[in-house]
Amino acid sequence: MTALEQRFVQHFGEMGSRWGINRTVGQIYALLYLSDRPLNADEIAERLGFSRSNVSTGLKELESWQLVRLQHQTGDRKEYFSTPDDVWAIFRTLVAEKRKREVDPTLSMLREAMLETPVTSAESHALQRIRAMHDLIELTSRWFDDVQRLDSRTLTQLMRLGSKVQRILAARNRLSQAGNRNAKGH
Amino acid sequence: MTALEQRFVQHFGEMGSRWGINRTVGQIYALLYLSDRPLNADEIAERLGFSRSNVSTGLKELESWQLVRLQHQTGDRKEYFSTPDDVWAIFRTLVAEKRKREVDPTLSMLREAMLETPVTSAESHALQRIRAMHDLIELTSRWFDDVQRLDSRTLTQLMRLGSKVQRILAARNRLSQAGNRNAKGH
DNA sequence: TAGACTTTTCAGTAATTCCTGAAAGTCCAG
DNA sequence: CTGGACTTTCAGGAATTACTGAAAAGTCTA
Repeated sequence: MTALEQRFVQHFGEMGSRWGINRTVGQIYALLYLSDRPLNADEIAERLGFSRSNVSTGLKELESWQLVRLQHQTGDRKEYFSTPDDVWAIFRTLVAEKRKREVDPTLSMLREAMLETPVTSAESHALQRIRAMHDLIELTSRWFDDVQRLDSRTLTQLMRLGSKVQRILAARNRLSQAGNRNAKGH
Repeated sequence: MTALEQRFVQHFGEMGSRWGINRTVGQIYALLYLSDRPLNADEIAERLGFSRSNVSTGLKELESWQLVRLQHQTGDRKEYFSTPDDVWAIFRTLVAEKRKREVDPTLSMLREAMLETPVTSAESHALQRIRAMHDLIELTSRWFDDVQRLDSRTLTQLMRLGSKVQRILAARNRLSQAGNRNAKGH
C-alpha cells in the first residue's frame, strides 16, 4: 500500500466513529474507493490486517448501505468488490441511506406525536415544538428527495449557483408582489 | 413527565447513537427542546433519572455543540438551560457543527493528499479519485456556507421550490446557449 | 456426491464508551 | 476568611461495541 493510500485509509478509519460507522468499515470502503480494480475479501483482509470474518461483516454492512458493488471475475469463484465511479451517485446513495436510517424513524415518531391532544399548557407548548421540528424535517427531506433526482450536471450547476438563488427568489417575489398590488387595484 | 414528552425523549435517547451522540445527551436535549421554561441540572437529572455528574457532562457536550443556551434566574444561583426557539437557527448550528467535526478534517486531509505526485498508474488513479471526492465535498460545503446565510424565510422558500429550480437553470442555460450562438454568428 | 474452495455465523474476548459516586473545585454572602 | 450552594473532575465499574478464530454453511466442479 502506498503512503497515499495509507493516509487516506487511516483517516477513514479514524473518522469512522464520527460518521457512525466503525473503523473496519471505514477502512474497507476507503481502500475500495481508491483501488483501480475490484478487490476480493482476502485481498482486503490482507492489506488492512483484519481477520477474514471481520472483512466479511464489514462488506455486508457496506452492501446494506449500497455503497459497494459486488461482481465476479471470469474463472474465479471469489467475490470482488468495488465502489461506483460517479461521486455524485455515491453522494446520493449516502444521503438516501442516512435519511432512511436517521431521519425517517424520527419523522414517523413526530407524526404520531402530533395526533395527541394537549391538555395542559406545557403540553400544548411541547406539541407546538414537535410540529415545528416535524415541519422543518419534512420540508428539508422532501427537498432532498426532489433535488436528488436531478442529474449530476444540473446538481453541480445548482451548487455553484449557491446563495445567488436568492436573487432569483427576490425577483420572483417582486413579480408576485407587483401582481398582488395590481390585483388589489393599486 | 407526560406521555408525549416521555416518547419524544425516549426516541432521542435511542437514536442518539445513530446521530453520533449518546443516549444521555440526546435525552437531555430532547427534554430541553420541549420544555416551556429553562431547566437546571438537578431538574434534568431528576426527570431523566441520570446522575448529576452525567447531566453535567451532557450539558457541556451540548454547549460545545452550541445547541443549548445557558442563563440565570434572578435570586437563584443555579444555571438554567434552554434551547433556541427558531428551528431553522438550530438546524444551521447543527449543520455548521457537523461540518466542522465531520467534514473539515477530511477536506484538509484530501487537500494535503492532492499535493502528492503520482508515480505508478495505480497512484495516479487514486489521486484522481481523491480529487473527485475533494471537489464534491468542497462544492457542497461551500454551498451550505452560502445558503446558510440566507434568513429563515428565504430558506423555507428555497426549500419549497425544490427541484423546480431546475426550470430556472434550464431557462438560464437556454439564454446563454442562445447568446453563444449569436456570438458565433449563427 | 465428494471434496475443494469460498463465505457466513457465532461464541468468546478485547477494546471502547458510558455512567456513577465521591472528592475537588468555584463562587459568593455574611 | 468560612460555610454553603452549586458545578466539575475523575477513577473505577457497567454496558456496549468491535474483532477474532473456529466451525458451519453454501457453492461449484470433477
